[in-house]
Amino acid sequence: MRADDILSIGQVAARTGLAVSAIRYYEDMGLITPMRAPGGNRRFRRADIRRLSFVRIAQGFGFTLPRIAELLADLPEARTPTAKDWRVISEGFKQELDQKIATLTKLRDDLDGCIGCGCLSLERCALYNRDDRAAQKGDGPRYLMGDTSD
Amino acid sequence: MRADDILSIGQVAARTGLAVSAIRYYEDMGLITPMRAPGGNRRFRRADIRRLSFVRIAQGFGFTLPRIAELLADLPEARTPTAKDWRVISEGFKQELDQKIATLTKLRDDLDGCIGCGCLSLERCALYNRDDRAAQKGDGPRYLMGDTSD
DNA sequence: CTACGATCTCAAGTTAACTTTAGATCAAGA
DNA sequence: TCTTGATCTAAAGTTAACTTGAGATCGTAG
Repeated sequence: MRADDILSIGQVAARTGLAVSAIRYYEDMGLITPMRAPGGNRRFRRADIRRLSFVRIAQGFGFTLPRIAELLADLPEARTPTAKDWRVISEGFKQELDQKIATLTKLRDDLDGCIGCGCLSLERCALYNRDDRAAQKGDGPRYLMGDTSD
Repeated sequence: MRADDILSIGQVAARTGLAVSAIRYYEDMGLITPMRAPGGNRRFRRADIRRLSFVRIAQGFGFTLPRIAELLADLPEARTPTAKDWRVISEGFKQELDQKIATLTKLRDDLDGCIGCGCLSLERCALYNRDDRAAQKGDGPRYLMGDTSD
């Protein structure tokens, strides 16, 4: 696979694990803009495959296609962004990621804590059920999912 | 708000930020099983609110409702699980979370790297576009999204 | 040149996750 | 009791993200 590879939609599908129909749909949604062969068939550059990979990952974390399109659209293409542009533009996305990582890590750690505390049940656990007085007879960690107060 | 609070669906909606219709839908999907007042109105315990919070978070990370139902159903209720049961049951979920955290953290860090490298464009960046020889004239970090090879 | 699988477009169908609507009942204050 | 807002059920509608289907064209091995 060389740097100047240009791929057909079927090859891109095989490589990314996406369905051919999904790739065409993403084009309709403006996520990618593949080139066209003289006959009309789509031709994909590496950049397109990168974008598609990005789409898959972002999607797996609950980002919508319009939101992903925004993220991808804010990047290069029209005018060349300055370093400052880049920083400003990506800051929002980075913050969203940081936020999600924080929430998820918290959830994961809480789960670890619950497994470790030996209480045997999420429902009965002081950790899961902070304010249940019966459960608070035991001790151990006391937190879950930040404090959105439920 | 005391530990024995029992809430109406509207109060739960206000507290969780979910729509009333969504809460009813979640009940239909088996995610929660609120009690009923003599007249038929739903009555929610703290445990229900906890479950709903869990649903929101898991959903934000792309888990489907059936999958979330599995996670919630595997927990207490029928028979009392042993510590070992608990560990085995939650192991799968924990691994999914770890996996997601790893992927997302990588993505975030890659983005950091790209912002920091001064190349000004994701498309042109050696980081984003690893195998593009033109871009590799510059130096800096070289990676993105693990190596799923696109 | 001829197959024949890969693609193309456009339109309609599908699925998950809800929301909306309609008409009836509940619940709590005046 | 009366009234008024909150809930109830059941069914139909909505939206996002695709998939499927129909019929035509592309493109490459023979």
